[in-house]
Amino acid sequence: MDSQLKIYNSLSREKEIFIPIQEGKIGMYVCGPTVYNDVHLGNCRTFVSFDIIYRYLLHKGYKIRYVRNITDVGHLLDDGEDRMSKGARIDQLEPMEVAQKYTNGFHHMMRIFNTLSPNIEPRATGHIPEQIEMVQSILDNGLAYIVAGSVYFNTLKFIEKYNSYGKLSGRIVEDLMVETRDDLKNQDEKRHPSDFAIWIKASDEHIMRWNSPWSVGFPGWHLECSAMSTKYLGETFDIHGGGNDLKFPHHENEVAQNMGACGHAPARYWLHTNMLLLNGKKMSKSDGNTISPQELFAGQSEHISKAYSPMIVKFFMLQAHYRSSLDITDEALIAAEINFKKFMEALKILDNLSLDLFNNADSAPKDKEVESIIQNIYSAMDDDFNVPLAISEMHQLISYINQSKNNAEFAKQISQASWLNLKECYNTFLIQIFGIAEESSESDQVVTDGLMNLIIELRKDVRERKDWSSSDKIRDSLKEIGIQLKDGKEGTEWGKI
RNA sequence: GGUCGGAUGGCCGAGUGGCUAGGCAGAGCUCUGCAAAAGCUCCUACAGCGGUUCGAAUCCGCUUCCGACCUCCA
Repeated sequence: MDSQLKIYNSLSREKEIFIPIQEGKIGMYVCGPTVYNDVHLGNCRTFVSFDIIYRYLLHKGYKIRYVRNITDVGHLLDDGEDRMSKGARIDQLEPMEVAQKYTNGFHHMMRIFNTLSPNIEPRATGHIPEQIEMVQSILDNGLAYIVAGSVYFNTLKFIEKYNSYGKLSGRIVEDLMVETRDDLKNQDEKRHPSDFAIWIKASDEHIMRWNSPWSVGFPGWHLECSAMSTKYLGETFDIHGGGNDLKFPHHENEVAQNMGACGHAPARYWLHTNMLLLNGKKMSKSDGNTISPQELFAGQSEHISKAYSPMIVKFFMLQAHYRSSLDITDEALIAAEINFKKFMEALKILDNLSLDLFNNADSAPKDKEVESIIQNIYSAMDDDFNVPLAISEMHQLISYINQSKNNAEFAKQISQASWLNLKECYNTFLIQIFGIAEESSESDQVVTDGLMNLIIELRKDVRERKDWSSSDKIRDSLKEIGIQLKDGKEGTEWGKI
C-alpha cells in the first residue's frame, strides 16, 4: 500500500523518491503572487496545482507547513520605479491600499477555485528587518558590495566560492562570465551584468521605503522569499515551488542568496509548474493574448463561445499534468464541462445507491478490478502527482458506478466492502484532494429539489394519461431554462445542462 | 544567438523498449412514446530521416516545426 512518492526535482531534472528531512513532516514554500494587479488565470493554475499537491501530501498523512508569500514590495520596473508605487500612482491610492485591494481579490479567487489556505502567508513588507539582516549576512560573507547606498550580490565571487550558480535554471557559468564589455557599459552601478540588487536606495519619488544601514530604500525582489522561507521553514526545507518562469532569475538568485547568507541551499526539491497558454502562446497582457478568470466565468471573450464556471475551469486544469503546458481552447473547455458534469453525477449516484444492491459475501468477481483501479489512482498520484492519469482511472470508477446503478446483476458482482472502498476513494479524490465542489449553495438546492420533485410528480400524472404533448411541453420548457429531464425505468430524474 | 522543454489519432491530453491510456467529437446498437442519460461496439495515433535492438512511438543522432526562459511575470 505504501507506494513511494516520486517527485520530479527541477534541480536534478529527474524524478526522485521523496524523503522528507524529518520523517512525517514537510516544509513547503511556494512563491505567491505580486499584488499590484488582478490575479490572472496562469496564477490560478499554479496555485491550484500546488493546492492539489498540498492536499495529497496531507492525505498521505504528512504534517505540513505550507508557506506562500504575498509580494507587496520590491519588484522593479524598467524605469526603476517600484511596481507597487506605480500601481499606486495609476489608481491614486496608497501603496498599501493597492496591495490590500489586490490581496483581497487574490484570496477571493482562491476561494472561488476552492483551494485551501496556506498555513502562513507572509508579506514582504512585514519582513523588512529579516531582509536587512540577510543582506548584512551576505555582505559579511563577502558576497555583496555597496554602491551609492544600494547593495548588489556579487555573482562572480559567488561562482568562485561555490561554483554552482546557474544549476537550477541550467545557465552555464562560463556564459555568465563571458558577458561582453558592451553589456557592462549599460549596467550603471553593477560590476557585472549577472549581479543583482539585494537592497536598492530609493529615489525621491519612491514611496515605499525603509531605513537600513546602507540607505533609505527597499529590498531586491528575490530577497523576500529567501528571508521568509528561512524564517518560517528553516535554513533548509523540503519543497520549494513556483511557476516555471520564476526559475531564472528569481529562484536561481534565491538559491544564491541563501547560500550566500547561510552557506547552503534552501530547498531539497524544487517543483515548477508549467505555463497556461492561450492560442498556443503564453498569455500576455501587452499583446492582447489573454483571458481573465472573470471573462471566462462570464463568457465574455472572443476566445470562447460561452461561459464556463470556476469548477469547470478547474476541472479543465486538472486534465493536464502540472509540468506540461496547457493550451486553453473552447473545445477543450467544452469537453471539460461535459466531464465535470459526469463526475458530479457519479457523486450523486454514489450517495444514493443502497449498499444492499451489492454482494454481502466476503468477496465477489469484480472486486479485484475495482481494487486495481483504486490502486492505479494512488500509483498515478505517487508518480509525481499525475492528476490527469488519476482522472482517467476515475473514469473507470464512474463506469462501475453507472453500471451498478443500471444493472442489478452487475452490482451483485461487487462485494459491499469493495463498493465502500470505491465510494471512499472516489469521494476522497474528487472532493478532498482535487477540491472539486458542487457549485450552487445548499439552500438554493433544497428549494430547487422541492420544485423539481413537484414538477416531476405532476408530469407523471400527465404521462400516465398519455398526454404526450403536455409532457413534452414541460420537458422542453425546462430545457430552455437549463434543466434536462431523464425518463428512466425507475422514474424521472433531472439534471442541469 | 544561448539554455531548457515539446512535437501523440478530427480535438484535448497520459504513458511506455514488445502487451488498451482516458476523455471529447463521429458511426452503429441496447434501453425508450419521443428525447436525454447510461451501457455495449467501432474509429487505434505517436513530426521526418537515419542508427542501436530479436523488437522503438518509447533509447541515440540529425532535420524540421513549436513553446518557455535569457527583462517584470505563475
